[in-house]
Amino acid sequence: MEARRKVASIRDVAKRAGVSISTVSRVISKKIPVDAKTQEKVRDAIDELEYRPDLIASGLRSKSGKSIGLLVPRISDPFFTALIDHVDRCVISHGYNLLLFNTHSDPVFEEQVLDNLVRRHVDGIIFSLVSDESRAMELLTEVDVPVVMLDRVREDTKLMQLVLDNRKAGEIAAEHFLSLGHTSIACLAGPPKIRLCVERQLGFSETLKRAGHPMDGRHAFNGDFSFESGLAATERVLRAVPAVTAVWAQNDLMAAGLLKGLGRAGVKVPEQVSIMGMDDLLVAEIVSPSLSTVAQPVAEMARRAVEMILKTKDKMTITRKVLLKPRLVVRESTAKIRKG
Amino acid sequence: MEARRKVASIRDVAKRAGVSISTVSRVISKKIPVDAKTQEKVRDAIDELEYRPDLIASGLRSKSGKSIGLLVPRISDPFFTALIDHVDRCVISHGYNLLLFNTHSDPVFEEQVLDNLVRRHVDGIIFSLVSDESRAMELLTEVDVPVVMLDRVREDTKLMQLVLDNRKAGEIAAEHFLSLGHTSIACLAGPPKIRLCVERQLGFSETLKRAGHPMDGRHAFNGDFSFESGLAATERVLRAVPAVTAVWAQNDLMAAGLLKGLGRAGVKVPEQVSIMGMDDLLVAEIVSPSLSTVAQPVAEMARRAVEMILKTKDKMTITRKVLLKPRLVVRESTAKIRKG
DNA sequence: TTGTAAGCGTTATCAT
DNA sequence: ATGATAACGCTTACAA
Repeated sequence: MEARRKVASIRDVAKRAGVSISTVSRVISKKIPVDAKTQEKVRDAIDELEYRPDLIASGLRSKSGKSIGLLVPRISDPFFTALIDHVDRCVISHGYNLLLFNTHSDPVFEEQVLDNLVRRHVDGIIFSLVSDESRAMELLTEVDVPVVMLDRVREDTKLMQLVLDNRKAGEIAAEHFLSLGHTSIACLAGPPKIRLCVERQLGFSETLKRAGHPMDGRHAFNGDFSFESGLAATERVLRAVPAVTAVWAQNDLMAAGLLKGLGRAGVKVPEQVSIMGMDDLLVAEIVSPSLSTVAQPVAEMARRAVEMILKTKDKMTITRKVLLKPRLVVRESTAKIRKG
Repeated sequence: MEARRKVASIRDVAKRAGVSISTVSRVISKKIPVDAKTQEKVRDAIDELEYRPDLIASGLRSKSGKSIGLLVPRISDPFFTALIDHVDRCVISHGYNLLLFNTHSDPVFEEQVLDNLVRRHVDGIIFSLVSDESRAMELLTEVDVPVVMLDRVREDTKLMQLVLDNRKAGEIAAEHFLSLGHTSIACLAGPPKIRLCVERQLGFSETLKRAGHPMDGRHAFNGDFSFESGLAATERVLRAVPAVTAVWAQNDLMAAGLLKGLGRAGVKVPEQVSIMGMDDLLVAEIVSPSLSTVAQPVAEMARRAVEMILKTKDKMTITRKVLLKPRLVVRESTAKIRKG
């Protein structure tokens, strides 16, 4: 039962080292020169007392808690999981900490969380909107914190934006199918409330139309980006097969659901139907057949988001909007169409 | 270009409402009775000024920032992803915030992060050790913060522990195979540096031995819990087949890798080899055939961890150690052995 | 280079 | 029930 001695404060260190507290502060922050001998005395005192600066107190005074907040609609969505992982890496490598929040796709909660972050004086906020109807950004335009909207954004704002060229993603998917000879093609889109789904859809359908193979309106399906919704869509997709020979799901998880459903129904992929996903996450490699997909540069997305925050903070440059490019990844789930 | 008026402080509210700052504080905290009329005045002032209490300042004085820290070795490991998701839910529902950290399986980094958390005055720490060699807990025993060690723990500590009965998990897997008539059985374990892998292994092999079908030492493989390591293990597993008719992987991700590898090699699961995983995460349902597995109660784990933290803080009870039970989930990847 | 002292925006402790 | 005032532990002018 050892005594739990009270943790040392900067005052204790100053006393022990025989200097003032400001000197101790200077030694720690390294911003202002301090005599070598004095430094040594202070460091010794710090070691002896096992002193660790209180980050809350420091944050109160300096108005920077060295932390960045990240908000995502659903932690368990593999795209956001990957994003979290990468953002975490970057944030840490710059000496900041990550505050993670799940908005659970709830606009009300989203606002609460943002409010909370602001009141915690985070040095920056990176977030993906719940839906196009979110008014969350309005809370943020009046606040003096760098904010980067990511992935799911709204155009009508002054906040910084970092988005994929979703229209291009649709084009890439369509072109891949066309190049394989498919002409009757369906799409399993995400919730139309989320603007990027519409963008992807448009890029996809317009490319098909230009090629002379417009989508049949009956072959536009909807899911909610979950595995289950992909699985549930199988039934509708089956009614369209074999007229339809190719389906693009707007994320890998739904594509995986579709794959599973088709497998159960005894439909061969890619022999009878070609399936394509989007995101290029681990799940695309795990399933059998592995998924051809449209890759998003998640790592780059994360890196740039953090950089945008930090640059704004240091009043370097302020980037308004960055558009990232998707990329085609061909695996096993797509193949040349077979007649008959 | 609208003026960005300085955010209101508690002082401004007090002045506007014509009361003292302590009264404002009382109205907000609701801990101490305040006259109804006064309350109204204060609330009005708060609304008019759009006042929001500064959480940092409040935290400094009260020594509670209303946040809980969570440390995991790898965010992108689906088990930890699920854990994060559930812990987040619980933490939020109790009015706390989540600080998430990835230790990247690095003991040095692990210590830094823990130190950081303590200095941020988090109200509790939930964490899973990097390895049995971590000395991280030593930093924490001297500190006055509730700590729950989860999943990967060390016994030699006074910190609270919340673990699965990993031995039992091994037994369950072995019994399932035995009940299907398998007698030559292999195991793809996680890193032996992580104690729970050894526990699982022991429960598994001892059960087989008791049944008169001891494991052949050559049939104990190792991976690192990643999909890739499962895939990489295929080669070694193939050399053991067809003598070996069943393999238990110590997590679903490695099992998925194995499934993928065997599929490529043209080996049928479960017709030629039965495969079993552990965790029971989404990945077990996504792959084909879907994985029979030993389920961990992740949600319960998360809930209890948060409860243990909160109860300790409120000086209610202090639970030393909680042991959770694994559960068998049968899907498609295991089947009765076929002679010939 | 170093010390003194004034905050940062709360909550907690006394009085009243 | 309310108010004045002292912390909380640090950073940061401003002096010396």
